[in-house]
Amino acid sequence: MDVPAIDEALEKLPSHEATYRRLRDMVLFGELAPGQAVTIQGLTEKLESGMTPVREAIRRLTAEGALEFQDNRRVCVPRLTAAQLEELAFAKLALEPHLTCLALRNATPQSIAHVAAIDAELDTAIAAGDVSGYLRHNYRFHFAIYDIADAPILTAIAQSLWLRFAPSLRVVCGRIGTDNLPDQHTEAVAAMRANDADALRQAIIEDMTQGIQQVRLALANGKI
Amino acid sequence: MDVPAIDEALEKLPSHEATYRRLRDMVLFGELAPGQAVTIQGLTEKLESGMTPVREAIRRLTAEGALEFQDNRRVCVPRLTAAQLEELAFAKLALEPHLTCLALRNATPQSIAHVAAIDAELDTAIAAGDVSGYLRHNYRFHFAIYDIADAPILTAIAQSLWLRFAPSLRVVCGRIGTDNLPDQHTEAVAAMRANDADALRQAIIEDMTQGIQQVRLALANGKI
DNA sequence: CTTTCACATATATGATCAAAATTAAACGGG
DNA sequence: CCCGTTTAATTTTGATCATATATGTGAAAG
Repeated sequence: MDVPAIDEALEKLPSHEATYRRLRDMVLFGELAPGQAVTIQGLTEKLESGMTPVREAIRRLTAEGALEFQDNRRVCVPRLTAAQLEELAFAKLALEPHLTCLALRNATPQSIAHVAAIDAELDTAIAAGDVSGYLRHNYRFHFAIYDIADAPILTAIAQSLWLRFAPSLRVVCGRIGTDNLPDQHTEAVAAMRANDADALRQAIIEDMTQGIQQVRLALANGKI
Repeated sequence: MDVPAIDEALEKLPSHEATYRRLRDMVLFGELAPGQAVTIQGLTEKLESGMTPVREAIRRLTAEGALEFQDNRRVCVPRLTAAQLEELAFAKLALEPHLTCLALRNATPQSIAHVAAIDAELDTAIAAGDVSGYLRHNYRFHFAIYDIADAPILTAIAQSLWLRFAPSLRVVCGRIGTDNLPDQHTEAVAAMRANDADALRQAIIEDMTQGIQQVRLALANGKI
C-alpha cells in the first residue's frame, strides 16, 4: 500500500484536476509569494497544460481565496492585511480545534500511528532546517487528522483557510528559519492516544496561535 | 446614483462573471433542488452563455460547495446528509454571530436604516407567503450586515455556508410555508440601533438555530 | 445477462477577438 | 537642453468560441 509517485498519480486524473492540484500545492508550499502575479500563459508552460484547464484551476483557487482577481482582470496571490489576518485567526481558532477533536470519534491506533509518522517526518525537516519540508509535512499532519474526522465541509473550509494563510507563513519561515516555528504536535499525538479531547484542543490552539503570532509580528513590521 | 437594473448591471461584467452570479442565485434562491443535476449544455441555453463561461462558473461554485462533482463527471446540487448538516450548523454558529457583531464597529444610522428597510421587504414577503421573496430578502438582510462588517474573508466563508444550506432550506420553506420560518430580525435591528452586541449575537443565534432546526426535522423525516 | 453500438455529455485544443500593459515617441514647461 | 507628462504604437494577456476527442450512458441485439 505504498503511495505512487506524485506525477504518476496525477497522470490518471483529468487535466483540469491535475492542474488544480499542482497550482494549489504551489500556493500551499511556497512557490508563490504574497502579491505575486500569475498569468494563464505562464502557467500553461510551467504546468504543461492547456489554457482551459489552467483557467478552470484558477477559478477554483480564486473561489477558495488562494488567488485573487485584480480590478484589471489579472490574477495574483493575495497579500494579507492586518485586518484580514485577524479574520483568519478567528476562523482558524473557531473551526480547526473543533475539527481536530472530531477526529477522536473515528481514530484508531492505526490512524493515530499514521499521524505520528508524519510528525516524525516533520521533526526531521525541522532539524534539517528544511523550510519547504516543514510546510509540506505540517500541512499533511493537520489534514491527516481532518481526514480521520471525516467532516468534508469543515475540512473544505479549513483548506481554504490554509490556502489563504500559507503564502504569508512561507515568508515568515524563510525569515526566522524552522527553529522558532510552532510544533505542539507531539502533545497533540499524545492527547489523541489518550483520547483526551481537552488536551488535544489545547495543543492545537497553541500550535495555531504560535503560527498566527509569527505572521502577526512580521506583518506589523512590514516584512510581508 | 441610482442602482441599475440587474440585467443591465450584468451586461457590463465579463460573461463568466455574469454567468457565475446567475447560477449562484439559482442555487441560493431555489431554482435548483438538492440532488438536481445540471449539464453544461443545459446551462448555456438557460443562461444564454457560451460553454467556457459556464464551465468556469461551475468550477467556482463547486469550489464553494454549491455544486458537486459526481464520480462520473456529472455535476449536481449536493444533497445534505445529517452529519453534513451538523457540520454546517457548527460552522454557521461559530462564525456568523461573530461576523454580525463585527458590523457594530462600522454601523451608522444610515447603514442600519438600510438593513431595516430590507427587513421590511422581508416582512412583506412573509405576509404574502412569498417563499422566493423570503429566501431572497433573508439573504439580503444578513449579507447587508456582513457588508457593514467589512470582513471579506469571513463573508466569503459565510457565502459558502449559505450556498450549501440554501437548497435544503428552500425545500423546507416550500413545505411549511413562510409562517413558521425564523425571523429574529426585528430584535437584531433593535440591538444594532442600541449598539448592544450581546443582544445582537443572541438574536442571530436564535435566527440561525430556528432555520437549522427546521431543516434538521425535515431531514430526519426523509423529506429532503 | 452480456456485449455492442449509437448517442449524449464532458474534456481539451487552438484560433480569434478584445482589452490592458508596456514601450516608444512626441510634446511642452522649466 | 533636460525632464516629466502625455499620446500613440506594439505586445502581452485575457475572454470567448468552434471544434475535435474522449468518456460514460442507455438501448438494442445476441
